[in-house]
Amino acid sequence: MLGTRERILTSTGELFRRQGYNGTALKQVTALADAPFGSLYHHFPGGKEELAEAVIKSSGQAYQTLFELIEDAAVDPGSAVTDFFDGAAAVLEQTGYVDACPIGTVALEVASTNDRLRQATAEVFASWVDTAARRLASHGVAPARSIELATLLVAAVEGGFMLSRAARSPEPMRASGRLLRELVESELATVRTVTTTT
Amino acid sequence: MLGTRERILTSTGELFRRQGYNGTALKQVTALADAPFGSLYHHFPGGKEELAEAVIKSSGQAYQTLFELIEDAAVDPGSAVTDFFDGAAAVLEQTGYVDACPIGTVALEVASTNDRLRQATAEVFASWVDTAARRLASHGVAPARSIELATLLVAAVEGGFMLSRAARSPEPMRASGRLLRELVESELATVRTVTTTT
DNA sequence: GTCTATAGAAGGATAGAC
DNA sequence: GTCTATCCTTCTATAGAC
Repeated sequence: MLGTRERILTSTGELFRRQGYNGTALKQVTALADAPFGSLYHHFPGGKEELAEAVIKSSGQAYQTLFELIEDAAVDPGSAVTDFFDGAAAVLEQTGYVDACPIGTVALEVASTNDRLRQATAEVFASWVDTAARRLASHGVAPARSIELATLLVAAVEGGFMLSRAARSPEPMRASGRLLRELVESELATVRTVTTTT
Repeated sequence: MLGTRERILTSTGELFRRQGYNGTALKQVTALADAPFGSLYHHFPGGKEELAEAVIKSSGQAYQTLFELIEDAAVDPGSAVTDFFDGAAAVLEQTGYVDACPIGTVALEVASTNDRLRQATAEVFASWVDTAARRLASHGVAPARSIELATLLVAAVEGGFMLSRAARSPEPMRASGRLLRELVESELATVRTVTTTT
């Protein structure tokens, strides 16, 4: 049995994924976490905002770990891309298009309304981009170019979640992954060519 | 002076862009539209849901028109891509990262909570993808391939809005546009090569 | 048909018993 | 420090005056 604080965090993350920040009531959170309502304010004295910040940071970290695991398991960066996009598409299908990114919806909701939470989402995105960019750079892609590619990868994942959930189809997510794999592979081919030529 | 119904529609769209569906109160809408509260229910008897559906459809149409104008003005499909992404980035900068896509936030919020609105957003996205795909197809890209590319373009725009608003920087949107321009241009180069060769 | 006042429900937050 | 009962605000929606 996990601690109450942990259960509140994971329950909030789950609800944020499907309903967003404003759509999630704290009573719903404690009900799902099977915790008394008061314990939420015991563990998060700052209320909904503090809870949300903690959820953004912890689930941002969780996704980053997941991404690293997939990348480590893949034979090359190109297949890591499709592994990740296809994996996200499969999860969407299996969960009735409910189980998406816990950051995305919240990020759009708070971007112009809550600067503390906006900054928390920005740090998560930056960390994801940084992780992906380092991987690309380790395969010889120039640093600035790696950041551009990594940014597009993260943006396309988030957009893929949006389109796939709206259409209730895995295709937008999968199609994005296929094309971005091509882009990454042609980039790596360029690197190899340049390296060989030089 | 526009009609009351029109003012309510545009005000709601404006608020949806920066606050989303759940974050926008109907009193806020009527205040911004300078309309008495009751007139909202006169023009939209179905309340918030009916209003939201109308906003999704009308602003979806408006964005499609904007996209077509940019495409018509561009010298080639590649520059149309960067024109669009750079234009979106410029609007974000000029408006303090407030004036983004009126559909995106709402789409994520309602995807698992309101099937009528989910379907409305899905139709808008499908219509955007269809428009972009037709343009690509008219330049010789195979139909299925055109749909894939168009899907990625729309997904990347939405993801670009998300990352740029979170970071309060135009770079994610611009970087995505630069890379996708390359992708589109290399696709068109392939088409020309194949056409020439055949 | 335009507008105000209010109903009824749900939200976040807190006080205080144990 | 765990939990319940309640406060106050805000939301959507409606009733009804004009």
